[in-house]
Amino acid sequence: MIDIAQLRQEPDFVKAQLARRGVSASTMDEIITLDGEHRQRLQEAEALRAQVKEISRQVGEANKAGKKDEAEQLRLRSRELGEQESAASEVAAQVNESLRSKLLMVPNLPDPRVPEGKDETENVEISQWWVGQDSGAPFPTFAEHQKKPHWEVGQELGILDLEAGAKLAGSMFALYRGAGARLIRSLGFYALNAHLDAYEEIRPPHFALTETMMSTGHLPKSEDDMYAMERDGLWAIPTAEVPLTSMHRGEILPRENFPIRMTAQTSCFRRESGSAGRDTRGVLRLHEFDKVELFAYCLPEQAEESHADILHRAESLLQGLGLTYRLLELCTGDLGSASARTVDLEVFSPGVDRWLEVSSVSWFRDYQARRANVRYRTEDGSTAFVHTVNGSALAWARIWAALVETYRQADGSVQLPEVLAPFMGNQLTIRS
RNA sequence: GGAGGGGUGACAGAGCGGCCGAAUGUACCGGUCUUGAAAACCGGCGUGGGCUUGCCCACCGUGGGUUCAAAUCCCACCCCCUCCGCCA
Repeated sequence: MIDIAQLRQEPDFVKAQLARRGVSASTMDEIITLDGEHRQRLQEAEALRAQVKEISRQVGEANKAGKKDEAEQLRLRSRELGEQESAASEVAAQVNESLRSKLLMVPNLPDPRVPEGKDETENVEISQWWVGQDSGAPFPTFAEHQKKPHWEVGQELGILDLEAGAKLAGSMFALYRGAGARLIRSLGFYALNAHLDAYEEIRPPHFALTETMMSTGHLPKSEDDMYAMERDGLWAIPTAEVPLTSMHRGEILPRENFPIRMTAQTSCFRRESGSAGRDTRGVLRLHEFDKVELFAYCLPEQAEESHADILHRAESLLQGLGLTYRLLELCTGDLGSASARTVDLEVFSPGVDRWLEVSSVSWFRDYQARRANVRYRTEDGSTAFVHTVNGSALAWARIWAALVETYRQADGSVQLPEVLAPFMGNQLTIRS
């Protein structure tokens, strides 16, 4: 949530920043008007309530002094005011409700570094990496045998059974088997191990309360993309970001605790309602996939470093796997609504001949912390909202696809990179 | 799922219709004392909101209700503990 106090103090600045991401000035004006009305109504209601309280106190005193008549008279007066008060409160609550629902839909202010752009086609490439790049090797060329899409490689080798996935749960659900299943398990193990020097491993619930989903900004805005279990009032998490961001919801944490860094691998559930028909083959877009997430609560002055650390770790994993990738600075049109700045990592996968998004490393400033009410104690003893940063490291289904495509050999087998040897039981060759 | 007990400030723990936003203790911060520290003593010490910055309002698990007045009474729900049942 944006800071309403900032909106009051510098409405033009806030409007200008939000205009960059397509929020109209009139939307913000509506909010400003509602805020003014809310405060006015609140004052009216509170003034009445103060009177009720004062008279009630006098009723008590009169009763104590045995002044029955006076007490009775005051009682009636207070009752009357009380009725006015509840009417006024009702109005204030209604105004507050519409203010709040509008405010929850307002996206975060983009960082100045975020480039202008209408959609993902206007993201700005920051860098590329490939094996041998630092010793002058050119961008890799891929052989014919690497140009088979992973769903074909997977079927050939018997390590991916999409028909079985569809049979069990419908389209866009994958079933990995044999070495394919072991591979995806190994990837999670590989990543979690790599982060344990600085990140506490968490195994959170995969379901979350509505309140939890609100904190990250997934609700109410993206409701259609979430799986709901209405009967129990629960939502399936679309990313570990959701539970991790709410771990300390409503708490005030001591300054010296920061940064608080956590990592978790979870299944991620997404309805993909807006992308029906896209990427229907293979494992590039699934309703359920595994992902390791890196997350930090930090002080504002630590945010830059925390963001860089997550980015660096995601890159290290990709370099360890020997995959070709690039970094993109997301433009205003592609930035997630809660984010102030996001850098995406995309892996090049030769079989599908595409760059695949495998991580988004985002800095939310205090937008999520304000929703989740996570604060720290400042040096002068007051409180302030923390910053949150997070990023995937990494999304395994797409990595799985990139690996089997990139490392497919001329004889049709797949030769996995060395770093996975400890997790694959030294079985780095997958053949049918 | 059944029976019983309980959710109050950082923590422990009183209060069970009327100066209670809340006793007391611990912790914490400041001061006195001390060569220094400890102890002792004195003072301070929740969060959020509104505006006429001094005041007002809200918050005692959550949401309703009763009342002139609710932390306190009533109802529903949630969570925790103990026992029983069931289960991986």
